[in-house]
Amino acid sequence: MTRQRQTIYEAILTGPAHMTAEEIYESARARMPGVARATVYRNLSLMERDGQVRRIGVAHAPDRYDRTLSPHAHILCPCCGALEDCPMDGLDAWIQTRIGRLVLALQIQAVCGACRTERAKERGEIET
Amino acid sequence: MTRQRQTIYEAILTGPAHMTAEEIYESARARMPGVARATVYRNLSLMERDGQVRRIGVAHAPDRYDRTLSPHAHILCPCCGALEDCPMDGLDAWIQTRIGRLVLALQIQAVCGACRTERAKERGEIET
DNA sequence: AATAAGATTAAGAATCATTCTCAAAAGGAG
DNA sequence: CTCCTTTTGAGAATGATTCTTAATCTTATT
Repeated sequence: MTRQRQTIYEAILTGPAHMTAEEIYESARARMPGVARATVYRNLSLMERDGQVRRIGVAHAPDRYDRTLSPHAHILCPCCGALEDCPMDGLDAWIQTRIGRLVLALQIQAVCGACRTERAKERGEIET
Repeated sequence: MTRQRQTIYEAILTGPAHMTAEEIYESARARMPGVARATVYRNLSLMERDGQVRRIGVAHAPDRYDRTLSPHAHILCPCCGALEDCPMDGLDAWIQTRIGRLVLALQIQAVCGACRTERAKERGEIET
């Protein structure tokens, strides 16, 4: 456990949920100026391999890192990219019996509340 | 409807399901040498906007294009990247009532049969 | 504490899918 | 046919991530 890896992990624990590598890099650099971006990426990969964090792959956007290890789904807003957790509540088990395979991850695309409001405003359906 | 757009659409209709832009480009070039890669990307975007095809964003891999427009989920194998369709069977409706939002897409990560067999072989659990 | 072997780092180059740029070509209306 | 708009082709630009390499830090062994 090197000093930089410790710093990186602290950044993840104390920062907001679902940080990007770049955000983690910024936060780590604030605590330890001189850390290299590559070091952050390398350690994030190692931490994922060791089950310390979970990597959430997002198409057309940087990956996000999740410190919550218990199984849960993710809801991704296609408008703004907001990512939020969603309890499985047996959803994974239900899908597993349907497809006959273990569900490793589940990503749902749905417009978030903020973007839905924003869209309604643009259409003039709501007074700003 | 330009000649290249027609060619690109034909490539999608006659080729395998879930082609990547590069695969579509290759197929289109076989039918019409000289098409530019950028033209393929540009037209794929337009075709998505017009609801002619559906773009499936995949993290750490090129996007795939789906000619099947009826709603269905996708199962992605994290080992080999294989992508297959999965009927919704009310899964979307169930999630919608849970989260209170319209489900636009659903991506399930699960190891495919081929990779599962491969892994068992590597562990010596099956004779090759 | 000295040293050798191995792991890890910092910095920047390389990669790869995709988008952007822009001059040239094509298409369409009259 | 001619003007005007749209689309094309070719390659440069982008952006997240990985790779490369020499230098630095650890650690075990003495």
